[in-house]
Amino acid sequence: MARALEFNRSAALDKALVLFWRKGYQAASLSDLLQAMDISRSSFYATFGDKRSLYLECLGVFGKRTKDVLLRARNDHAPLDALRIFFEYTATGQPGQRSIWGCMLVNTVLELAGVDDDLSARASGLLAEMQAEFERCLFDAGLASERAAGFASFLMLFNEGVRVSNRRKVSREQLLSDIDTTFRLIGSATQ
Amino acid sequence: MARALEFNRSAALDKALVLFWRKGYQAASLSDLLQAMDISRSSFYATFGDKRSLYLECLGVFGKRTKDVLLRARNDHAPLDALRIFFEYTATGQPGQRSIWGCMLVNTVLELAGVDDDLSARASGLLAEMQAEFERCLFDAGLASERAAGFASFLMLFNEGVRVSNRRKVSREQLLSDIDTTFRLIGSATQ
DNA sequence: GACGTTCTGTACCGATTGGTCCAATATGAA
DNA sequence: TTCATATTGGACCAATCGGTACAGAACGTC
Repeated sequence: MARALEFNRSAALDKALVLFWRKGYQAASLSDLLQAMDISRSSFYATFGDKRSLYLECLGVFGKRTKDVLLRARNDHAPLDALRIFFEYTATGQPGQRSIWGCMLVNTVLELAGVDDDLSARASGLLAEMQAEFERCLFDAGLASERAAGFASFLMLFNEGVRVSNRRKVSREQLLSDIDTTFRLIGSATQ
Repeated sequence: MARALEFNRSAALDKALVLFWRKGYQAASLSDLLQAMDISRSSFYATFGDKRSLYLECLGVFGKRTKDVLLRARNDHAPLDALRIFFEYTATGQPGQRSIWGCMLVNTVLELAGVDDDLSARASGLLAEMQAEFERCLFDAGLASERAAGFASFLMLFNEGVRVSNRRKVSREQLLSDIDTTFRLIGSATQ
Protein backbone atom coordinates (compact mmCIF):
# COMPACT_ATOMS: atom_id res chain seq x y z
CA MET A 1 0.00 0.00 0.00
CA ALA A 2 1.00 3.63 -0.32
CA ARG A 3 0.10 7.24 0.11
CA ALA A 4 -3.46 8.06 1.18
CA LEU A 5 -5.78 10.59 -0.43
CA GLU A 6 -5.35 14.06 0.97
CA PHE A 7 -8.99 14.91 0.55
CA ASN A 8 -12.42 13.55 1.37
CA ARG A 9 -14.09 12.29 -1.76
CA SER A 10 -17.67 12.93 -0.78
CA ALA A 11 -16.83 16.35 0.64
CA ALA A 12 -15.19 17.33 -2.62
CA LEU A 13 -18.14 15.93 -4.53
CA ASP A 14 -20.48 18.04 -2.46
CA LYS A 15 -18.46 21.17 -3.17
CA ALA A 16 -18.66 20.41 -6.86
CA LEU A 17 -22.40 19.84 -6.63
CA VAL A 18 -22.89 23.22 -5.03
CA LEU A 19 -20.83 24.96 -7.69
CA PHE A 20 -22.67 23.20 -10.54
CA TRP A 21 -25.97 23.96 -8.88
CA ARG A 22 -25.11 27.64 -8.60
CA LYS A 23 -23.43 28.27 -11.95
CA GLY A 24 -24.61 25.48 -14.20
CA TYR A 25 -22.58 22.99 -16.19
CA GLN A 26 -20.96 25.16 -18.82
CA ALA A 27 -20.18 28.18 -16.69
CA ALA A 28 -18.42 26.09 -14.05
CA SER A 29 -14.94 25.84 -15.52
CA LEU A 30 -12.37 23.31 -14.49
CA SER A 31 -10.40 25.97 -12.66
CA ASP A 32 -13.52 26.99 -10.76
CA LEU A 33 -14.14 23.39 -9.82
CA LEU A 34 -10.57 22.68 -8.70
CA GLN A 35 -10.58 25.79 -6.58
CA ALA A 36 -13.97 25.04 -5.02
CA MET A 37 -13.13 21.40 -4.39
CA ASP A 38 -9.63 22.31 -3.27
CA ILE A 39 -7.94 19.45 -5.06
CA SER A 40 -5.34 19.27 -7.81
CA ARG A 41 -5.94 18.63 -11.45
CA SER A 42 -4.47 15.15 -11.25
CA SER A 43 -6.58 14.16 -8.28
CA PHE A 44 -9.63 15.48 -10.07
CA TYR A 45 -9.19 13.32 -13.14
CA ALA A 46 -8.00 10.29 -11.19
CA THR A 47 -10.96 10.43 -8.84
CA PHE A 48 -13.88 11.66 -10.89
CA GLY A 49 -13.04 10.78 -14.49
CA ASP A 50 -13.83 14.05 -16.17
CA LYS A 51 -16.06 17.07 -15.85
CA ARG A 52 -19.03 15.44 -17.47
CA SER A 53 -18.87 12.28 -15.36
CA LEU A 54 -18.63 14.39 -12.25
CA TYR A 55 -21.70 16.34 -13.29
CA LEU A 56 -23.60 13.14 -13.90
CA GLU A 57 -22.68 11.95 -10.42
CA CYS A 58 -23.78 15.26 -8.92
CA LEU A 59 -27.11 15.01 -10.71
CA GLY A 60 -27.67 11.61 -9.13
CA VAL A 61 -26.83 12.87 -5.66
CA PHE A 62 -29.07 15.88 -6.09
CA GLY A 63 -31.94 13.72 -7.30
CA LYS A 64 -31.60 11.35 -4.39
CA ARG A 65 -31.47 14.16 -1.84
CA THR A 66 -34.52 15.84 -3.29
CA LYS A 67 -36.48 12.64 -3.25
CA ASP A 68 -35.40 12.03 0.33
CA VAL A 69 -36.91 15.34 1.41
CA LEU A 70 -40.30 14.06 0.36
CA LEU A 71 -39.80 10.55 1.68
CA ARG A 72 -38.71 11.81 5.09
CA ALA A 73 -41.74 14.06 5.29
CA ARG A 74 -43.94 11.08 4.53
CA ASN A 75 -42.62 9.22 7.54
CA ASP A 76 -44.08 11.79 9.89
CA HIS A 77 -47.08 13.21 8.08
CA ALA A 78 -50.20 12.35 6.12
CA PRO A 79 -49.60 12.14 2.34
CA LEU A 80 -51.01 15.54 1.39
CA ASP A 81 -49.29 17.24 4.31
CA ALA A 82 -45.98 15.67 3.32
CA LEU A 83 -46.43 16.97 -0.19
CA ARG A 84 -47.07 20.44 1.07
CA ILE A 85 -44.08 20.30 3.40
CA PHE A 86 -41.94 19.27 0.47
CA PHE A 87 -42.98 22.31 -1.52
CA GLU A 88 -42.55 24.69 1.36
CA TYR A 89 -39.15 23.25 2.09
CA THR A 90 -37.83 23.45 -1.47
CA ALA A 91 -39.35 26.87 -1.99
CA THR A 92 -38.04 28.55 1.11
CA GLY A 93 -34.99 26.44 1.74
CA GLN A 94 -34.09 25.33 5.19
CA PRO A 95 -30.32 25.47 5.41
CA GLY A 96 -28.48 28.51 4.17
CA GLN A 97 -30.82 29.81 1.50
CA ARG A 98 -29.70 27.36 -1.13
CA SER A 99 -33.16 27.53 -2.57
CA ILE A 100 -32.31 30.64 -4.57
CA TRP A 101 -30.34 28.41 -6.91
CA GLY A 102 -33.55 26.71 -7.93
CA CYS A 103 -33.50 23.02 -8.70
CA MET A 104 -30.41 21.55 -10.26
CA LEU A 105 -32.53 19.12 -12.28
CA VAL A 106 -34.69 21.85 -13.75
CA ASN A 107 -31.63 24.01 -14.39
CA THR A 108 -29.99 21.13 -16.21
CA VAL A 109 -32.99 20.35 -18.39
CA LEU A 110 -33.09 23.92 -19.63
CA GLU A 111 -29.38 24.58 -19.94
CA LEU A 112 -28.43 21.40 -21.72
CA ALA A 113 -31.42 20.61 -23.94
CA GLY A 114 -30.05 20.91 -27.45
CA VAL A 115 -26.49 21.07 -26.09
CA ASP A 116 -25.99 17.75 -24.33
CA ASP A 117 -29.21 15.89 -24.78
CA ASP A 118 -28.07 12.89 -22.76
CA LEU A 119 -27.42 14.94 -19.65
CA SER A 120 -30.65 16.82 -20.16
CA ALA A 121 -32.58 13.58 -20.53
CA ARG A 122 -30.95 12.19 -17.40
CA ALA A 123 -32.15 15.18 -15.39
CA SER A 124 -35.55 14.85 -17.00
CA GLY A 125 -35.68 11.23 -15.91
CA LEU A 126 -34.95 12.16 -12.31
CA LEU A 127 -37.78 14.71 -12.45
CA ALA A 128 -40.05 11.95 -13.70
CA GLU A 129 -39.09 9.91 -10.64
CA MET A 130 -40.14 12.83 -8.47
CA GLN A 131 -43.42 13.02 -10.29
CA ALA A 132 -43.98 9.34 -9.61
CA GLU A 133 -43.52 10.08 -5.90
CA PHE A 134 -46.06 12.88 -6.14
CA GLU A 135 -48.47 10.48 -7.74
CA ARG A 136 -47.96 7.91 -4.99
CA CYS A 137 -48.70 10.57 -2.38
CA LEU A 138 -51.90 11.56 -4.08
CA PHE A 139 -52.98 7.96 -4.54
CA ASP A 140 -52.29 7.22 -0.88
CA ALA A 141 -54.32 10.30 -0.03
CA GLY A 142 -57.30 8.58 -1.56
CA LEU A 143 -57.46 9.91 -5.12
CA ALA A 144 -58.41 7.52 -7.87
CA SER A 145 -55.35 6.49 -9.82
CA GLU A 146 -56.24 8.36 -12.98
CA ARG A 147 -56.96 11.49 -11.01
CA ALA A 148 -53.76 11.05 -9.01
CA ALA A 149 -51.74 10.88 -12.21
CA GLY A 150 -53.37 14.03 -13.54
CA PHE A 151 -52.72 16.01 -10.40
CA ALA A 152 -49.17 14.69 -10.14
CA SER A 153 -48.44 16.02 -13.59
CA PHE A 154 -49.96 19.32 -12.61
CA LEU A 155 -47.91 19.39 -9.43
CA MET A 156 -44.72 18.78 -11.39
CA LEU A 157 -45.51 21.83 -13.51
CA PHE A 158 -46.05 23.74 -10.33
CA ASN A 159 -42.80 22.41 -8.88
CA GLU A 160 -40.87 23.53 -11.95
CA GLY A 161 -42.46 26.94 -11.70
CA VAL A 162 -41.50 27.30 -8.07
CA ARG A 163 -37.92 26.41 -8.86
CA VAL A 164 -37.74 28.92 -11.68
CA SER A 165 -39.30 31.65 -9.58
CA ASN A 166 -36.87 30.82 -6.84
CA ARG A 167 -34.06 31.67 -9.19
CA ARG A 168 -35.90 34.83 -10.23
CA LYS A 169 -35.68 35.86 -6.60
CA VAL A 170 -39.42 36.00 -6.17
CA SER A 171 -39.96 36.60 -2.47
CA ARG A 172 -40.35 33.77 -0.03
CA GLU A 173 -43.69 35.20 1.06
CA GLN A 174 -45.02 35.30 -2.47
CA LEU A 175 -44.02 31.69 -3.09
CA LEU A 176 -45.57 30.51 0.15
CA SER A 177 -48.72 32.32 -0.81
CA ASP A 178 -48.71 30.61 -4.22
CA ILE A 179 -48.23 27.25 -2.58
CA ASP A 180 -51.17 28.03 -0.35
CA THR A 181 -53.24 28.97 -3.38
CA THR A 182 -52.32 25.72 -5.10
CA PHE A 183 -53.12 23.45 -2.21
CA ARG A 184 -56.39 25.22 -1.56
CA LEU A 185 -57.30 24.74 -5.19
CA ILE A 186 -56.40 21.07 -5.00
CA GLY A 187 -58.20 20.70 -1.71
CA SER A 188 -61.38 22.20 -3.05
CA ALA A 189 -61.23 19.95 -6.10
CA THR A 190 -60.61 16.72 -4.25
CA GLN A 191 -63.48 17.00 -1.83
CA MET B 1 -23.23 57.09 -49.88
CA ALA B 2 -21.68 53.77 -50.62
CA ARG B 3 -22.06 50.06 -50.70
CA ALA B 4 -25.30 48.63 -49.35
CA LEU B 5 -25.64 45.88 -46.75
CA GLU B 6 -25.72 42.44 -48.27
CA PHE B 7 -28.13 41.14 -45.67
CA ASN B 8 -31.40 41.96 -44.02
CA ARG B 9 -30.80 43.12 -40.46
CA SER B 10 -34.04 41.94 -38.96
CA ALA B 11 -33.87 38.61 -40.77
CA ALA B 12 -30.40 38.01 -39.39
CA LEU B 13 -31.58 39.07 -35.95
CA ASP B 14 -34.37 36.56 -36.13
CA LYS B 15 -31.98 33.78 -37.06
CA ALA B 16 -29.84 34.70 -34.07
CA LEU B 17 -32.87 34.72 -31.81
CA VAL B 18 -33.81 31.22 -32.89
CA LEU B 19 -30.30 29.92 -32.28
CA PHE B 20 -30.08 31.52 -28.84
CA TRP B 21 -33.53 30.22 -28.01
CA ARG B 22 -32.55 26.71 -29.00
CA LYS B 23 -29.04 26.47 -27.54
CA GLY B 24 -28.86 29.17 -24.91
CA TYR B 25 -26.40 32.02 -24.57
CA GLN B 26 -23.19 30.23 -23.74
CA ALA B 27 -23.56 27.26 -26.03
CA ALA B 28 -24.24 29.43 -29.07
CA SER B 29 -20.71 30.22 -30.18
CA LEU B 30 -19.81 33.05 -32.47
CA SER B 31 -19.14 30.60 -35.29
CA ASP B 32 -22.57 29.07 -34.77
CA LEU B 33 -24.13 32.51 -34.89
CA LEU B 34 -22.28 33.65 -38.00
CA GLN B 35 -23.23 30.46 -39.79
CA ALA B 36 -26.88 30.67 -38.75
CA MET B 37 -27.15 34.35 -39.57
CA ASP B 38 -25.13 33.89 -42.75
CA ILE B 39 -23.07 37.04 -42.30
CA SER B 40 -19.39 37.70 -41.87
CA ARG B 41 -17.58 38.42 -38.65
CA SER B 42 -17.07 42.06 -39.60
CA SER B 43 -20.70 42.62 -40.43
CA PHE B 44 -21.66 40.99 -37.18
CA TYR B 45 -19.64 43.32 -35.00
CA ALA B 46 -20.42 46.37 -37.11
CA THR B 47 -24.15 45.72 -36.99
CA PHE B 48 -24.84 44.19 -33.61
CA GLY B 49 -22.02 45.35 -31.37
CA ASP B 50 -21.06 42.10 -29.74
CA LYS B 51 -22.54 38.77 -28.73
CA ARG B 52 -23.95 40.05 -25.47
CA SER B 53 -25.63 43.11 -27.01
CA LEU B 54 -27.16 40.91 -29.65
CA TYR B 55 -28.52 38.60 -27.00
CA LEU B 56 -30.00 41.52 -25.14
CA GLU B 57 -31.72 42.67 -28.30
CA CYS B 58 -33.06 39.17 -28.93
CA LEU B 59 -34.44 39.04 -25.40
CA GLY B 60 -36.36 42.23 -26.06
CA VAL B 61 -37.79 40.94 -29.32
CA PHE B 62 -38.78 37.66 -27.72
CA GLY B 63 -40.46 39.46 -24.83
CA LYS B 64 -42.41 41.68 -27.16
CA ARG B 65 -43.56 38.81 -29.33
CA THR B 66 -44.68 36.79 -26.35
CA LYS B 67 -46.63 39.67 -24.94
CA ASP B 68 -48.20 40.24 -28.34
CA VAL B 69 -49.56 36.71 -28.39
CA LEU B 70 -51.61 37.55 -25.33
CA LEU B 71 -52.59 41.03 -26.48
CA ARG B 72 -53.78 39.77 -29.86
CA ALA B 73 -55.88 37.10 -28.18
CA ARG B 74 -57.46 39.77 -26.02
CA ASN B 75 -58.66 41.64 -29.07
CA ASP B 76 -60.91 38.79 -30.06
CA HIS B 77 -61.82 37.06 -26.84
CA ALA B 78 -63.01 37.53 -23.29
CA PRO B 79 -60.17 38.04 -20.77
CA LEU B 80 -60.14 34.53 -19.32
CA ASP B 81 -60.49 32.93 -22.74
CA ALA B 82 -57.59 35.00 -24.03
CA LEU B 83 -55.47 33.82 -21.13
CA ARG B 84 -56.27 30.23 -21.87
CA ILE B 85 -55.56 30.69 -25.55
CA PHE B 86 -52.19 32.15 -24.64
CA PHE B 87 -51.26 29.10 -22.61
CA GLU B 88 -52.47 26.68 -25.22
CA TYR B 89 -50.55 28.52 -27.89
CA THR B 90 -47.26 28.69 -26.03
CA ALA B 91 -47.60 25.13 -24.82
CA THR B 92 -48.38 23.47 -28.10
CA GLY B 93 -46.77 25.90 -30.48
CA GLN B 94 -48.49 26.97 -33.62
CA PRO B 95 -45.80 27.35 -36.25
CA GLY B 96 -43.16 24.71 -36.64
CA GLN B 97 -43.01 23.25 -33.17
CA ARG B 98 -40.83 25.98 -31.73
CA SER B 99 -42.49 25.38 -28.41
CA ILE B 100 -40.14 22.53 -27.60
CA TRP B 101 -37.45 25.11 -26.95
CA GLY B 102 -39.45 26.42 -24.01
CA CYS B 103 -39.44 30.10 -23.26
CA MET B 104 -36.31 32.07 -23.98
CA LEU B 105 -36.93 34.27 -20.94
CA VAL B 106 -37.23 31.33 -18.58
CA ASN B 107 -34.22 29.66 -20.19
CA THR B 108 -32.22 32.83 -19.68
CA VAL B 109 -33.17 33.28 -16.05
CA LEU B 110 -31.97 29.80 -15.24
CA GLU B 111 -28.88 29.68 -17.42
CA LEU B 112 -27.46 33.05 -16.50
CA ALA B 113 -28.38 33.52 -12.85
CA GLY B 114 -25.05 33.62 -11.07
CA VAL B 115 -23.21 33.87 -14.40
CA ASP B 116 -24.43 37.13 -15.89
CA ASP B 117 -26.83 38.56 -13.37
CA ASP B 118 -27.70 41.58 -15.47
CA LEU B 119 -28.92 39.49 -18.38
CA SER B 120 -30.76 37.20 -16.01
CA ALA B 121 -32.43 40.16 -14.31
CA ARG B 122 -33.42 41.60 -17.68
CA ALA B 123 -35.21 38.37 -18.60
CA SER B 124 -36.76 38.31 -15.17
CA GLY B 125 -38.09 41.83 -15.73
CA LEU B 126 -39.72 40.82 -18.98
CA LEU B 127 -41.39 37.91 -17.20
CA ALA B 128 -42.68 40.38 -14.64
CA GLU B 129 -44.22 42.38 -17.49
CA MET B 130 -45.99 39.24 -18.63
CA GLN B 131 -47.27 38.67 -15.13
CA ALA B 132 -48.65 42.21 -15.10
CA GLU B 133 -50.58 41.35 -18.26
CA PHE B 134 -51.94 38.22 -16.60
CA GLU B 135 -53.08 40.35 -13.70
CA ARG B 136 -54.82 42.83 -15.99
CA CYS B 137 -56.68 39.96 -17.66
CA LEU B 138 -57.86 38.61 -14.35
CA PHE B 139 -58.87 42.03 -13.12
CA ASP B 140 -60.81 42.68 -16.31
CA ALA B 141 -62.45 39.30 -15.82
CA GLY B 142 -63.94 40.66 -12.65
CA LEU B 143 -61.60 39.51 -9.90
CA ALA B 144 -60.88 41.87 -7.05
CA SER B 145 -57.45 43.42 -7.49
CA GLU B 146 -55.83 41.59 -4.60
CA ARG B 147 -57.22 38.30 -5.82
CA ALA B 148 -56.15 39.10 -9.36
CA ALA B 149 -52.59 39.70 -8.20
CA GLY B 150 -52.52 36.44 -6.31
CA PHE B 151 -53.77 34.41 -9.24
CA ALA B 152 -51.45 36.20 -11.63
CA SER B 153 -48.50 35.16 -9.55
CA PHE B 154 -49.81 31.63 -9.50
CA LEU B 155 -50.30 31.70 -13.26
CA MET B 156 -46.73 32.84 -13.76
CA LEU B 157 -45.53 29.83 -11.81
CA PHE B 158 -47.71 27.70 -14.00
CA ASN B 159 -46.38 29.40 -17.11
CA GLU B 160 -42.80 28.71 -16.07
CA GLY B 161 -43.69 25.11 -15.40
CA VAL B 162 -45.26 24.71 -18.82
CA ARG B 163 -42.18 26.11 -20.48
CA VAL B 164 -39.87 23.81 -18.57
CA SER B 165 -42.01 20.79 -19.32
CA ASN B 166 -42.06 21.82 -22.92
CA ARG B 167 -38.33 21.48 -22.99
CA ARG B 168 -38.58 18.15 -21.17
CA LYS B 169 -40.61 16.97 -24.12
CA VAL B 170 -43.68 16.29 -22.06
CA SER B 171 -46.38 15.42 -24.57
CA ARG B 172 -48.63 18.04 -26.05
CA GLU B 173 -51.64 16.11 -24.79
CA GLN B 174 -50.37 16.01 -21.25
CA LEU B 175 -49.73 19.76 -21.24
CA LEU B 176 -53.13 20.53 -22.65
CA SER B 177 -54.65 18.36 -19.98
CA ASP B 178 -52.67 20.23 -17.30
CA ILE B 179 -53.85 23.54 -18.69
CA ASP B 180 -57.37 22.24 -18.53
CA THR B 181 -56.85 21.18 -14.92
CA THR B 182 -55.51 24.60 -14.05
CA PHE B 183 -58.30 26.58 -15.61
CA ARG B 184 -60.93 24.34 -14.12
CA LEU B 185 -59.34 24.88 -10.72
CA ILE B 186 -59.29 28.62 -11.25
CA GLY B 187 -62.82 28.58 -12.59
CA SER B 188 -64.15 26.72 -9.59
CA ALA B 189 -62.39 29.15 -7.28
CA THR B 190 -63.56 32.32 -8.95
CA GLN B 191 -67.21 31.55 -8.95
C1' DG C 1 16.27 2.61 5.84
C1' DA C 2 15.18 0.96 1.14
C1' DC C 3 11.53 -0.21 -1.80
C1' DG C 4 7.21 -0.08 -4.35
C1' DT C 5 3.06 2.16 -4.81
C1' DT C 6 0.06 5.91 -5.05
C1' DC C 7 -1.04 10.56 -4.94
C1' DT C 8 0.00 15.52 -6.10
C1' DG C 9 1.74 19.77 -8.48
C1' DT C 10 2.60 21.69 -12.71
C1' DA C 11 4.09 22.17 -17.33
C1' DC C 12 2.10 21.43 -21.41
C1' DC C 13 -1.27 20.22 -25.23
C1' DG C 14 -4.36 21.37 -29.30
C1' DA C 15 -8.80 23.35 -29.88
C1' DT C 16 -11.88 26.91 -29.34
C1' DT C 17 -13.44 31.10 -27.30
C1' DG C 18 -14.95 36.21 -28.22
C1' DG C 19 -12.98 40.02 -30.44
C1' DT C 20 -9.82 43.24 -33.46
C1' DC C 21 -7.65 44.76 -37.63
C1' DC C 22 -6.96 45.68 -42.31
C1' DA C 23 -6.67 45.07 -47.15
C1' DA C 24 -9.75 44.02 -50.83
C1' DT C 25 -14.11 44.84 -52.82
C1' DA C 26 -18.43 46.78 -54.10
C1' DT C 27 -21.28 50.62 -54.47
C1' DG C 28 -23.65 55.36 -55.31
C1' DA C 29 -22.71 60.25 -56.33
C1' DA C 30 -20.36 63.57 -59.05
C1' DT D 1 -14.82 57.27 -64.98
C1' DT D 2 -13.24 58.72 -60.83
C1' DC D 3 -13.61 59.13 -56.11
C1' DA D 4 -15.18 58.72 -51.45
C1' DT D 5 -17.53 55.77 -48.47
C1' DA D 6 -19.04 51.47 -46.38
C1' DT D 7 -19.12 46.48 -46.34
C1' DT D 8 -16.85 42.40 -46.73
C1' DG D 9 -13.74 38.19 -45.94
C1' DG D 10 -10.20 36.42 -43.50
C1' DA D 11 -5.84 36.67 -41.04
C1' DC D 12 -4.74 37.33 -36.56
C1' DC D 13 -4.97 37.99 -31.37
C1' DA D 14 -4.61 36.76 -26.36
C1' DA D 15 -7.19 34.12 -23.19
C1' DT D 16 -9.36 30.23 -21.83
C1' DC D 17 -11.26 25.75 -22.50
C1' DG D 18 -11.03 20.53 -21.02
C1' DG D 19 -7.62 17.16 -20.79
C1' DT D 20 -2.83 14.61 -20.66
C1' DA D 21 1.89 13.58 -19.16
C1' DC D 22 5.32 13.15 -16.05
C1' DA D 23 8.54 14.11 -12.39
C1' DG D 24 8.75 14.18 -7.61
C1' DA D 25 6.78 13.91 -2.94
C1' DA D 26 4.57 11.13 0.64
C1' DC D 27 3.25 7.04 2.49
C1' DG D 28 2.81 1.69 4.10
C1' DT D 29 5.44 -2.53 3.93
C1' DC D 30 9.22 -5.22 4.54
